[in-house]
Amino acid sequence: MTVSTSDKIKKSALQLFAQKGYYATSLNDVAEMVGIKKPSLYAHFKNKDDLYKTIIIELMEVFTTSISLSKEEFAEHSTREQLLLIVKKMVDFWKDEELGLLYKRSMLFPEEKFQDLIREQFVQSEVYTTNILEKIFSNALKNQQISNQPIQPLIDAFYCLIDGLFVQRFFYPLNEYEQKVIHAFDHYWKGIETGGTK
Amino acid sequence: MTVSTSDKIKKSALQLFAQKGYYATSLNDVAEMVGIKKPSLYAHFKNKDDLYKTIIIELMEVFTTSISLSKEEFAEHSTREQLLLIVKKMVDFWKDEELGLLYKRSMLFPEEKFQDLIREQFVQSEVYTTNILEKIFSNALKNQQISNQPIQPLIDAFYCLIDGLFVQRFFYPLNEYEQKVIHAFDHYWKGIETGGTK
DNA sequence: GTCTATAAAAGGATAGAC
DNA sequence: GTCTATCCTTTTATAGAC
Repeated sequence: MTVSTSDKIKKSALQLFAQKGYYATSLNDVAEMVGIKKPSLYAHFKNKDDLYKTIIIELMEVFTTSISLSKEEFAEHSTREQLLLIVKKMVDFWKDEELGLLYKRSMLFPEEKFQDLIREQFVQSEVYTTNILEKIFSNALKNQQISNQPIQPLIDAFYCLIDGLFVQRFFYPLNEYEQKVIHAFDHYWKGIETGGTK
Repeated sequence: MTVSTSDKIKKSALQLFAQKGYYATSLNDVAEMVGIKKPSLYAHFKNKDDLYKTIIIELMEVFTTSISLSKEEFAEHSTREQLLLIVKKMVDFWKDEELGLLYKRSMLFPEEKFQDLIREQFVQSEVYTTNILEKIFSNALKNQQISNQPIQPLIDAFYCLIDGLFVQRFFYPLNEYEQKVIHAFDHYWKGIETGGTK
């Protein structure tokens, strides 16, 4: 099965944009990595912006599908396990040196001219995630897996946990990082249990 | 009291580097913001790299002094309050649209050619912070303000809290953000209390 | 210290042959 | 689709007058 040049370009560009950023990546870099000359790129993409936008949109699609829980994963796991599963799926995504890195970079420091596009993509993905969390917590309350308490603070704290782990992936080598994830999630779960009866 | 041109340059450049990043900021932008012509910059800085490095180093000094606790702040507050104080000092720093933004940008996505410099600055600052935290927690244990438990997980979870808030400052307007900080810190503190007797 | 003028290099983009 | 050649613009940086 052969890979189209267009796909090769996207793959190379993704890697470079992730590692160096939009402005530090030249089309020459991209072409060189693919093994073609710069003008050939224009047979596949209208211009640099077009290439970047295409990559960002595909990236967000991959992210959203990556963190979804299947029906079985819902049914067969406790509340704690469901939450841990989501954390792990996100962490796995960020562990990807290319996808995860570009995701982080574009979410946190969108280039001025792509801000609208990226903001739009982000809001979509957050709505999606919040729905999942609300479902998990309201189920947990109904089944008395967690004590009676408002769920908004739990969601807020969950996002804070996620965002913290998101940043820490930068600073620690993978093996240390796995440990941090466990510590932080355990601590988060303790905070939920403290709400009342476990 | 007059402000030197050199200081004006640093201030303008700081703002632009923070908002747009190193490569997206041209020396023309900087000069224009200061109100001089581009070649005049070279009377004050060797080149663009030199300007950037100077700014980064000064930035880290400001950060470290900004988050320090005074002797009084140590003596007069409970463990919970000491931790909350540190959180608030850091959050205040990140709330600064210029200093905080450049701090975040350079820590998370250092430009390739400044990676060593930035890494070095970061490690220094982390050592400093970890010392403070160890002091707080070991004091808390000694005075039985918190139950007997290993402190490393508490420090890990604290950094995760901090890093999470660090990211969230991007996504939420200030008034919402203040609320997130409270929720997240309360949740963190609950996790400590769960360790045993409060 | 600040300016004008200019060099030197790099980047995005197009024309046109194959 | 890919190439060479070329254009246009921007950017960093220096020379030299004031």
